[in-house]
Amino acid sequence: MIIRKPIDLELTQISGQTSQPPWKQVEDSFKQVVLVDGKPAIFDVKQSGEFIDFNFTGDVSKKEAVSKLKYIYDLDFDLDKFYKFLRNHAELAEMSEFCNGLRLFLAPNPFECVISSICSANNSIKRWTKSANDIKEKWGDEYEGFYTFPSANTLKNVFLDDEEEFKMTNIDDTFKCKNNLKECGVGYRAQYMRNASELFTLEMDLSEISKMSYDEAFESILKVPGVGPKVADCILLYGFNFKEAFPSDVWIKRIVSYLYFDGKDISVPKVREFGMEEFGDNAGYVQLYMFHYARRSGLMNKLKK
DNA sequence: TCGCAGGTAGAAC
DNA sequence: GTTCTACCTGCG
Repeated sequence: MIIRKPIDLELTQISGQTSQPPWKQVEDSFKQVVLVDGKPAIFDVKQSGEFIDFNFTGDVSKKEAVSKLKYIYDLDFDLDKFYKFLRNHAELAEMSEFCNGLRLFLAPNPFECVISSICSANNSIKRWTKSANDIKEKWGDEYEGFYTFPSANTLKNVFLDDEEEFKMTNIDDTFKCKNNLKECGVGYRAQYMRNASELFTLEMDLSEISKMSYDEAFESILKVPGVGPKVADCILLYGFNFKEAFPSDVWIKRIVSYLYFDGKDISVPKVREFGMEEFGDNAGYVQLYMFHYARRSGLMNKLKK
């Protein structure tokens, strides 16, 4: 069925948002298993003109599936209105032309977003997405070749590395120890991931985060191991749909200082404050567009020092 | 080969 | 509060 909301599906998929790795590309479709009311459905989306052609299989209601799809691709966000907003800001005016149809790619499962975002820190998009997929294949549930993301309860109990696995099992050689986090290429983030998972099973209830104000949610999520200000904002934006978040990293800092401060070097925390003040409820989208505008327009190469 | 990749934690000013 | 540094690991 066609969902009549404009989107550039491929751009949205490959944009490296830390909600989850891109869905599996099969011919001209992107596919993934999605839990709808706790029941698995295989979602299949492809570009049809400027819209999405959506199909799914599974024992779930059409209404619920469509609602889930709309959430994941943020289809009810009014892009035209946002583009007017961009055009009304001289510094941002040409961004919509470079990123037309780019939307948020929201995590249907916030916990997956937390772990993916922790994994993305000081890492490349390519590597963190591979790690996230490895984690799903090792400990998630399989449906028709697709994998769900494991629960916090599962991840808190997995082995950190081959040494630990060797000690705790009766496997006779560390080379054969593959069932551990470092095997997924997450490096030193393994400890953060496991500690974070434990936190969610003991002290922190992720479902509470969405009920909080942005400021409260930010302070709470900062307590998670491996989560600093940038990752916190990614989690709030991509995992909980707090559109006022402005995840600020080295690139956003370079772009903002180029566009707004005549190239003068300003600190990342100041950039975050500036973005939130300046863009309000559009901050998250502006951040997303800034990054991809810089990528696609060549600005990124220019700013590379 | 060596530094970077959409930063964070911990310690020192 | 702000600044400095070590850090897994695959890729160019």
